[in-house]
Amino acid sequence: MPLGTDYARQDCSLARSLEVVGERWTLLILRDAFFGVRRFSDFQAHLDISRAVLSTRLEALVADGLLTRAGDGHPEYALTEEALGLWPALFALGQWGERRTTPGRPRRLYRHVGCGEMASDGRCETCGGFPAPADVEVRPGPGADPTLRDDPVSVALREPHRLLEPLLVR
Amino acid sequence: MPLGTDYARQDCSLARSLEVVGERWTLLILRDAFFGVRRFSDFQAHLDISRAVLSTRLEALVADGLLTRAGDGHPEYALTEEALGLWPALFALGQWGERRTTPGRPRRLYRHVGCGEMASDGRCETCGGFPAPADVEVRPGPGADPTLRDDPVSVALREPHRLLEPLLVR
DNA sequence: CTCCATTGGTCTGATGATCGAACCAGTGCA
DNA sequence: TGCACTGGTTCGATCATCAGACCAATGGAG
Repeated sequence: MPLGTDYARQDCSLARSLEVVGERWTLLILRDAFFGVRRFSDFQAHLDISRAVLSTRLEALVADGLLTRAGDGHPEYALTEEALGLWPALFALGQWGERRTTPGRPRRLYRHVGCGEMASDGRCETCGGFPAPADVEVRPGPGADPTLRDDPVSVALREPHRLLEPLLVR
Repeated sequence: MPLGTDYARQDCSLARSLEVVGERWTLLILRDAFFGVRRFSDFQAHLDISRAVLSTRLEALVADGLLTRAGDGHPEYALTEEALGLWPALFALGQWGERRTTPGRPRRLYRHVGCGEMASDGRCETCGGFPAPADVEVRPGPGADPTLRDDPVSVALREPHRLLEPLLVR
């Protein structure tokens, strides 16, 4: 167990979650994975994270069963079924941040593909259900700031696209 | 801005959230606050956190508008309206941890007061709505391990009680 | 009013985590 | 055969966290 993440002796499922995803950068890595990022250099370019830490985090996520590492040469990291279950939590935390920082001007908008827009509680406004991540499309919203980053990964992420679909950079 | 929490240049609401609640211990402090913990020594007893870090975190949470600090002598920390909006995210993350570690044997069970049990997506199974934290009652579930901790705060938290209601320790 | 335990902290030195930068081996295209 | 790129690892410096000592203010008992 990584040293900074030990919440032993807490009889609490939240502590159990945080031992896996509570370290600095981990949730942002997973968010990027939902958005389609799969390669080491793409994570690195988009997150401005030190390579050493990224390497450690990816290794831990694979060991914890949240990511798979495929390909001998230049590996691709993809979310496991178990990691997909994190989507509601990730979405809720993101929506809280939207409401807090730029209320009324979301940075990103989410759509239930072939159905309707998603409300900030994660429900599709048309069908009322909770779309699985694979059925969700992201696109920039009115609060997006395209001047903030211009690395190729950020540019690619600004194209409307489905979650989980591997990102085509450049 | 605290040094370890700077995710500047991320045009992402999740990063904005994590700058506020992403540091070690912060989410556990907020969870305890939802459970009714209000006093410095109670947080400390329940979390086994160093006083210095607890002090820093509480101060930051007050500065960020998630907690209020009331009382001159022995202060009480209470969640603000803004912090209440974190409940869905906190709940979702906790439920993910439940499913991951002890599927089928949840550590805690949640009830919509006067209505019905809550499902793991946060909906009340009877009325179908999302109860606000003030209308939720917590109690230990079949996966709870009462031998893990026996400090007075943990004992008090094992009594069924509503969220947000100030905890009576001893 | 005087003790004195409790509360809510602060301070300190040791240890652990993160950082940017340098380095390096394997891949893959020209 | 070269050479750029990818996916790392290693390094020293800096920052965060830890346990434990310390301390001032509160508040109840006598």
